[in-house]
Amino acid sequence: MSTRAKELDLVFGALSDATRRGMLAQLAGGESNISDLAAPYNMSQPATSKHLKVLEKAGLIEKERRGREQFIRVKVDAFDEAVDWVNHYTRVWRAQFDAVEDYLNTHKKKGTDT
Amino acid sequence: MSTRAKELDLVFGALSDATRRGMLAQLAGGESNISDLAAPYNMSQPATSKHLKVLEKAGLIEKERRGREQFIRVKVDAFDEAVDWVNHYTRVWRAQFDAVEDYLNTHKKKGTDT
DNA sequence: ATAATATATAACCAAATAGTTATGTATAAA
DNA sequence: TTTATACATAACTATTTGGTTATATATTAT
Repeated sequence: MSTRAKELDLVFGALSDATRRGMLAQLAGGESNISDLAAPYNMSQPATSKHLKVLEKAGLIEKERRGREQFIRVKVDAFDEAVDWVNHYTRVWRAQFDAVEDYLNTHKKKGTDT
Repeated sequence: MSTRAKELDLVFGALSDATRRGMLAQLAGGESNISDLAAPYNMSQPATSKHLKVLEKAGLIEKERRGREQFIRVKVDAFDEAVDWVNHYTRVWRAQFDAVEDYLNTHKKKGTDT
């Protein structure tokens, strides 16, 4: 499998969990340390670590240690490939759909559509 | 977990596998029966069925039986929520990032940036 | 009627995922 | 210097995932 495909696997996989999407959403307010990020979720501290590791492996976040804390930031550019993939194909699928519709409209026999 | 969250789980999860993305990509050429869809992949017929079931459960495709064949079409609208989620947050993260950069530029002390 | 085709389903297996508890380590606070 | 905080890591467990083979069912072709 291509490198690109593996990257997309990781990014979409990371986004397929509500807890991880929630953490990314929290980071809309800027960087956060791990404890604050974990606070809304009713799970153990190691579970949080694992989720962050999934996000990090997908390239979606980066950590920066400051003293005993780790600060987490979103790496926005890492979403580009996934966004491009979806945008590209939604455009193509819609175009295909429209073309089929046009064809059917052009070729429909009079009287068959009552 | 909310219905919306579960839907996003399923959509992103469905997209996290290269075989399934490949099948969706093939459908850019319009509907296809299952055998043709499966042809490029070196996997058993039941494995194909399972992948299609994942896509169907996520609402991304629909099947239509015609004789002994099943024709598969993409349901483009099912991508909307996922696209909206990513577009929304990438905008917000970028805005946040830019705001922080502006702040740092405004407040940097003269002579500290050499 | 018989055989071939297109697909679905069941039963099984290995690996990955998402969680846990227990423990270790570095930094900061008292 | 002892204690508390903020994490990471290891070891374990249950569930899900992605694959398999074997078998069943409906439709089409011979």
